[in-house]
Amino acid sequence: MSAPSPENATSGLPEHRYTARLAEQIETRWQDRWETEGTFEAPNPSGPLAGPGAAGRPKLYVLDMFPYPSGSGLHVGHPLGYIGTDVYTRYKRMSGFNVLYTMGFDSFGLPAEQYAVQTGTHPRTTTEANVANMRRQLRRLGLGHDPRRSVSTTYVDFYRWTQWIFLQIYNAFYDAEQRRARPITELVAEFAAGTRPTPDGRAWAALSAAEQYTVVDDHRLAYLAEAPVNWCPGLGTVVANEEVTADGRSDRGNFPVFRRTMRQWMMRITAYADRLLDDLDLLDWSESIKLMQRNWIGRSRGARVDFASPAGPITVFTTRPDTLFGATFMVLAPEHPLVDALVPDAWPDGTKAAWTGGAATPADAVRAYQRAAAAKSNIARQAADRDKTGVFTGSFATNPVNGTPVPVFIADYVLTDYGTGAIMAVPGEDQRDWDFAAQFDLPVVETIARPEGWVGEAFEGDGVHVNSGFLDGMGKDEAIDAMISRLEADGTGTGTINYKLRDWLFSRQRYWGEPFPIVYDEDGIAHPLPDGLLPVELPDTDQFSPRTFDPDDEFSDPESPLDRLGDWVHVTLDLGDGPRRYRRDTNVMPQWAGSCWYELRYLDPTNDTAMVDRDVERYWMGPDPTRPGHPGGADLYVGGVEHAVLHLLYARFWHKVLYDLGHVSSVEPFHRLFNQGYILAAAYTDERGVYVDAAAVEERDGAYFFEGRPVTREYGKMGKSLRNAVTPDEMYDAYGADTLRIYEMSMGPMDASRPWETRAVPGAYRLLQRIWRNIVDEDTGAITVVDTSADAATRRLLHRTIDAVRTEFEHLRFNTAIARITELNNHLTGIAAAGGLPRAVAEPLVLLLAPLAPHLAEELWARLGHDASLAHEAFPTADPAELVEDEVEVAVQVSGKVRARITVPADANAAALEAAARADERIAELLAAATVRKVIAVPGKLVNFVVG
RNA sequence: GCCCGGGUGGUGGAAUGGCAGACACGGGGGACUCAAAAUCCCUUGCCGCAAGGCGUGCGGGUUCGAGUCCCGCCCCGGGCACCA
Repeated sequence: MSAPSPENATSGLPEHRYTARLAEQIETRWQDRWETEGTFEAPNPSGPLAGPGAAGRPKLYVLDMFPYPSGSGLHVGHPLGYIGTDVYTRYKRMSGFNVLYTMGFDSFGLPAEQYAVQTGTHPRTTTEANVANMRRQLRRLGLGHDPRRSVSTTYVDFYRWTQWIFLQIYNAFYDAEQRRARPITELVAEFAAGTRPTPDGRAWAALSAAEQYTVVDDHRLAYLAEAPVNWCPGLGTVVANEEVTADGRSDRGNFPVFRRTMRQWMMRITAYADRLLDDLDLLDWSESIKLMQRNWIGRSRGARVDFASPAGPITVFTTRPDTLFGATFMVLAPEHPLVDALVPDAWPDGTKAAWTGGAATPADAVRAYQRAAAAKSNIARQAADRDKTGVFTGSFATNPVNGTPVPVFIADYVLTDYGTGAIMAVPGEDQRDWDFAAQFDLPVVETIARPEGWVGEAFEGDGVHVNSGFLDGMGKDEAIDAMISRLEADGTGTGTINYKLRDWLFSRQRYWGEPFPIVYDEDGIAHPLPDGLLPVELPDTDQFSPRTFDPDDEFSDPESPLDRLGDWVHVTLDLGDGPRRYRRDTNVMPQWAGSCWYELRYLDPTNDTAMVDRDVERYWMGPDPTRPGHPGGADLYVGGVEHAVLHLLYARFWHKVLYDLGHVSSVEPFHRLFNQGYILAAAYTDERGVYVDAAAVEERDGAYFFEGRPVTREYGKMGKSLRNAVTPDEMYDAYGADTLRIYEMSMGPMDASRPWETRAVPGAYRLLQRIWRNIVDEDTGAITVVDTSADAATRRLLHRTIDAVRTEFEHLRFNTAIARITELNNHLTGIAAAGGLPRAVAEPLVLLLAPLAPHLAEELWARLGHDASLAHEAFPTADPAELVEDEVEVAVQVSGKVRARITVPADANAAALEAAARADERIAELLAAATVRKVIAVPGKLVNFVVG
């Protein structure tokens, strides 16, 4: 048992008071013991991590979102979700579940690389130090992780499998008919056997090797393509859309960003758009997150329509084929491939001056406009409420339903990578087209009758069709169907479905990421490396920066750090046709890669023959056969809403590919998702608007001062930039980890954001001190429990509390669970002071507390005479007999206002209730002076006399 | 602009259509102490001496009864945003 706290001995406090120092001793001692005894190791059903206890009890897989090991360490906002999952898993473990709960690190990524560029410190050094620090901070918090399962994406034995999965995706194609991915070898076999026609109808054998290669490549789920990217010469890399600011500059460094096409790795996530959308219905996620994913995928039904033109048919996508009679012009994205072919030598006669952009020839006008568009980022181009710009190509196309010639423009309000990159413009029924038409003096044909009193411009609603030939008189939906039928009959269009979701740009020209397991031969043909040549280890270097360029040099080309490592890049390999020279792919994968599958590696982290053993995966994540339609996946996934779209969509996509290829049994990776709130904190700005150290701000009479000068308060996410971070280390030092845990859990419901208030932490501290004091003598350290039985009222309160706490834990409502435990303990304080707590009350109290404040609970449990950890002790169960109340207090209302409270037998019926209410002196008085029109008596609730 | 959340004491929050404000922070008062800290007790939505009245963003409605359900506003937070 513990020695008296040395601090207590010199401070005049009772020697065995629960102070921060004593808490620290207790906490670190139990953390050591949990680790030594392997308390939280969860057995697998088979394999190296097998152990007794996997069979014969239910399993539970609880997951926190994969953290990035930040250099500045944790602040108290980070562990909010971790504490929640720890409480929940401890509760479920005590309820008999085999619980898998661990944490690894998403440790590739930009900050360590940027730090390396600035200081020359290898990212591995920085990353490992950060991981070590984060492990220390988390261990000190007492999280019940299985330490054997902690992984890190930067470890070779992890990213070996990231590369392996990449190859699975690369070597697969999407069979649209079967709606699933299949091995690419099966595609080749079908082409060869003639059961699947080649794109141009020739026999497979008639195609050259290069042609075969191209055909196959066009089907791969991971493929190289010329893709529009955000090229940032100042940083030497392409950046993601979300890394570009609204004014078209890089988030980091504030360099210009250019739109251009480059050869990049892409993931064909669009092939899975339907399943990613439809399977949302199988998931226990909040509707708001599902909605965000639905909007992101953006499925819309419409038609593709061909317009004949001098450059051949131009295909447009429209959701409103019913308005085709109102299509008075066409607009192509500036980058559309047919633009060059459309441009004639001279402006046609009668071309309006406004259409030419002031240029002498169409070619000049188009080229100038294309150049201007390229200089704008996607974001800047899409800034709404901008005036419409564009130029006439000089050509006309033909409206297929009425043969009318329509001028073809290019304009940047049409996006290259949505639909077909070309639109039919219907100014009468589309406001954007109306705006363009107004700008360029183009005709407007109204094809839907305006409602009475309509004063707007374009009318985008439903109504009766006019000026629309065979559609006249029809409503919108009917007309859409009729038009699609007509187009399909005429061979000028087809009904189709389109998505906002784009294929995923998967390569980065950086250093600190997973290398691609791809090499190129002398002809530039890509070859996947066989499994035997994995891993492709990230080579060492001291040059971490990509080559950077003049920030304004739009036409420079990226050169990644790996490009410079000639010895690594150029290799001789035998890929089956003898040793040959190859050049390695020098891109690295984006940070998302590791987090797309880490939840699978937790299951079987030491497996060196498979990413995860199939039986092990089926045990932890397989569909529940007792629940029809259950997709499998982790039982609970907790994390911030900021990953609502990208991470959660990418991970679902990878998981589905692995499912299709037979590597996992679950259809979805995360069955239940819970979004925790953030911890906010007050931040203060001085008169210049500069943030000052929030810890040094003083409050006087509702105003705030920093070094004597007034400052302004605001609230924001805790962090370095607002200078308002509070670290768990500070809290461990001042109160101990259990207090921090209780405080964070008591602040409010898990899914709500709430402001941190350091001065409120002692409330949690005092609760733990009072519980301690109710069981331990502060002067002697001896246990004060007695073996007498508890009085009836205490027993009832205890069992009501057990019942309530169980319910609250099940629903992740830890704040109200703590309130109930507090109420119980407040009641027990008098009993403890008057002669000691009955053991029959003290022990359940300790077990109730155990998930929330595990160290303190373990210590009390041990002092109460138990040798084993309580981590696997049965959680208390309420005795139904103790939950039955003899008497209840009900309110008596007169016309809805509470005028009295009466105590009646719990089983009193309505008549008895009314009689008891009428017997109340005050009520009798009030009723004597009025006429009772109606009596509502709800047994157990209230009586309401309606008087009038 | 469109789509989601959410507005309850000085503060964080609690309330299957049935006693609004559990629990905690902060405040006030008291006990103990030479004093302070710690601890314990009482008190604390607002107005009012009291009786009582008023109170869940605002305005209406349904109901015996509304924080909770319905309609219309206002404000705050988030997502998407020229997606044809």
